[in-house]
Amino acid sequence: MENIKEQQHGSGEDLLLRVGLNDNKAGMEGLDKEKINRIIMEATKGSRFYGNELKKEKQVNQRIEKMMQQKAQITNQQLRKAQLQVDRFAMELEQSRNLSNTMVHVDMDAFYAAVEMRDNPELKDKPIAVGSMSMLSTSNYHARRFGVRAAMPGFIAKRLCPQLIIVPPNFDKYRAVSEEVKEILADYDPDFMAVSLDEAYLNITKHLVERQSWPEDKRRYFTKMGNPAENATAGKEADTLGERDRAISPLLFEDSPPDVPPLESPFHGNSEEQSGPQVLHNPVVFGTSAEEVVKEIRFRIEQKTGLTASAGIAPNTMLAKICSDKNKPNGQYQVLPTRQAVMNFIKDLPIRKVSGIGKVTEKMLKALGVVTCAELYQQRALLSLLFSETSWHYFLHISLGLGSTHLARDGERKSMSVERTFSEISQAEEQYSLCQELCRDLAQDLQKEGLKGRTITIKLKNVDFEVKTRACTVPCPISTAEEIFAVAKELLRTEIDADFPRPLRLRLMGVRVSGFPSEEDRKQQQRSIVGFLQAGHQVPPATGPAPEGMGTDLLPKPPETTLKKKSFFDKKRLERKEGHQDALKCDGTDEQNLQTSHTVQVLKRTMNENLVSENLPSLGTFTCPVCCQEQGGVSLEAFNRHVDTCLEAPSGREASRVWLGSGAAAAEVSNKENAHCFFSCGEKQDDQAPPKSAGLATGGPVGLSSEAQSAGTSSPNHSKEDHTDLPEHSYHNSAWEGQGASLFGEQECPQPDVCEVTAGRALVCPVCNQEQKTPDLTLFNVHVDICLNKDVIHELRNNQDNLVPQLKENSRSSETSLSRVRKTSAKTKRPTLMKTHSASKKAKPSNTTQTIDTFFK
DNA sequence: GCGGATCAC
DNA sequence: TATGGTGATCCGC
Repeated sequence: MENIKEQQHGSGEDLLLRVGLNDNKAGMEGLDKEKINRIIMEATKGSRFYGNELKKEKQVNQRIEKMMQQKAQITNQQLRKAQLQVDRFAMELEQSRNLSNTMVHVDMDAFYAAVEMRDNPELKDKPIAVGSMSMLSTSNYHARRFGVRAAMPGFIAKRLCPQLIIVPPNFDKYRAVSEEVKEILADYDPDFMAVSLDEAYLNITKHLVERQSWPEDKRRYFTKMGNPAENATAGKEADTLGERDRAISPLLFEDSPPDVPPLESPFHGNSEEQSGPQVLHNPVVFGTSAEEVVKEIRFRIEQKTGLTASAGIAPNTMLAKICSDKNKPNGQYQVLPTRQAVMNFIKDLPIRKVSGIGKVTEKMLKALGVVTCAELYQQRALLSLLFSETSWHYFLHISLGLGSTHLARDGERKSMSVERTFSEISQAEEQYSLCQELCRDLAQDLQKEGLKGRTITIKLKNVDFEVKTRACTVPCPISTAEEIFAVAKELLRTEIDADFPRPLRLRLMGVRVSGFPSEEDRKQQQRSIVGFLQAGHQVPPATGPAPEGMGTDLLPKPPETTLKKKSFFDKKRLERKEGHQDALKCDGTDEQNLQTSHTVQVLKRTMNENLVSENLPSLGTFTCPVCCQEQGGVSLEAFNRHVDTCLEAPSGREASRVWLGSGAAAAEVSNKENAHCFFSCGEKQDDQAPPKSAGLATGGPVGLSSEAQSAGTSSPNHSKEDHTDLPEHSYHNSAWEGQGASLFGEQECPQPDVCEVTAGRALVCPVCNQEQKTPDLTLFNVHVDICLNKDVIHELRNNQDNLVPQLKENSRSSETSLSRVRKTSAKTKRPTLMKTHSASKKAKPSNTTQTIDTFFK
């Protein structure tokens, strides 16, 4: 998407300074900067959003203050020493400078808005934006003159420009157009890298070489005249901007014309559109230089889609990206591949233009007197003392005009998440219900890509825009809605409990899954399973596929161990209370942990031994631990495939429900021990260890081209839809473990109630005795949870001394954990910077002592 | 591993 | 009335 860096409004002074970079020429339509800023401030001031912006700004200022204090303590000697070290590194970077690649950054102009204008002629010549009243993704250039920008709420935009037309986004359409563009790009670099729907990097080095020997025919294109109304809409709009004179042609651009525009042989050459009775006119031949290639690309894009693109050409991606912004819209710019050209280009460039330098970094550097890249270079020694190594290495790269010269293949995905903003929700029931909905959506997405992850993170934003995240890592990868919700619910509960009796006043909730097993992890897993089986272990019959009926088999008592020991989340809460996060992990108590480490070692040894035996004849008879059928005369691979299939099948999933640490689902499979060994994560081997479904990762790695979409809509959709797909066990899982267990004592889980619940009749809350209308067990459990909490608080208030001791402790631990959590705030010891670009090579020891102060001369 | 921040789009 | 959603990374614990 187009660079919106300067368009984002910050707060306070920033907000005023940052908005509206419009150079309004006298007499032109639009607003001047002052007016824009005044309107924005009027709409913003006093809002909760603004309050939070101010708060964040204060934090940044504190960070800067600390940095300045540090700076004041730096001695000249330290600085000299740093200078030598930094210059040594700079010298190495300089020596590795690579100018031999031609990188291109292509960026569609006002993409979403341009598509909408193309498809609806009525929108032409009008200020429009794509998005909603809450948030805009893009605006056209007409609207920008009023200060209407991406990432601006629609209602503010409307105040700036009452005529503004806000078009709801249409991502399917944008995706389709994007695909058309990508088809073109692939002709020049089959390995091009799409950054988003409207932005891509290409390495055209190879294409340029091949192109040198291409005949003209291969470089000849025709102007399509078929549907002139829709043609070049965006280009025309660009023309009206008056940024430069493009009167000659909306298609062929600024500077140099194509090499030779011969008019002969109109029947050879290329045409973007194969179908349709279009008349082809104006043959154009593009040259063989990089500039010509990029013109050709942009020409073809416009011919094919009716939309204009801007582009940058440079010896690396960092520069190419900056270049594409230079002559936007509908223009291009090249930095020639010489060191001198690069340094000239960089010299006066504001660092903020560089991808990776955001608002905060800009402000911090500005405090050190660094605004341009040349200044960044001048202060290199100081920066190396004030920032982390990653950061100053990054800075040094920038100030030398260095960047990536190859396009990294998309790596494996590291996380997947859903989040939603809504109007305030403060009722716990609603919050749980929403959480469940998010988990369902997320599970769907995960399963589409065959992913399972171990870490679940919830994100909460309250009505004051304060954001909190809470995470938990479980022993084995999970992916179903039930599994994820079971964890997320507990994380949410901890937060709700912590603030009790005040409600959490939420405006956003999100759920994320990360910690996907790597390729290596999966292989490891596979090996350990094979090894285990080859070691001759047998799996005794399990309960078999889950019955359909409502038999008591489906309602196992919580395993005794669950009640005897603290639940997983109780432990988590305890951790917070005691303030030592590291002591206890997701599995087990201290003693167990000690045992575990021993067990793991034993297990590892066993696995290694088994690995050796992998060469043994591998045909044999195995019993599938999921379906309990004997598989005779099969290879291990075939057997594993069978197990995979069983696990994927609904009944298999049922039988191997994940262990979430609470132990609540553990009783589901009667052959706990063996099942666990089979699916072992290599962490525990005792008989409390649960069965889990993640032992065999069947989903392959997914190379995704993450096409981030700027969502233009906020959907305040927190409807409580059906909640009918949760397993009966969630009853135990949520209501009775934890407080429930202590309420009713260890042995007496209220079985009668459970039976009543699961018999499909009325759900009667065992705490308040009220019949609950919800058909959903999890929601019912949530209700019981809340009732239990009310009970606790009520009793605390009225009858403190008569409380069951354990109960009192529970409620206290919640309180203390909260205050602890709350107190964790900004803890920046030393100004740091995060960067989103691949780290530089580490400095190797070097003997070079030469100085490089002449870089900018 | 967790939580807060920063950044890009 | 009203200030987004997704993914990644870094840093200090």
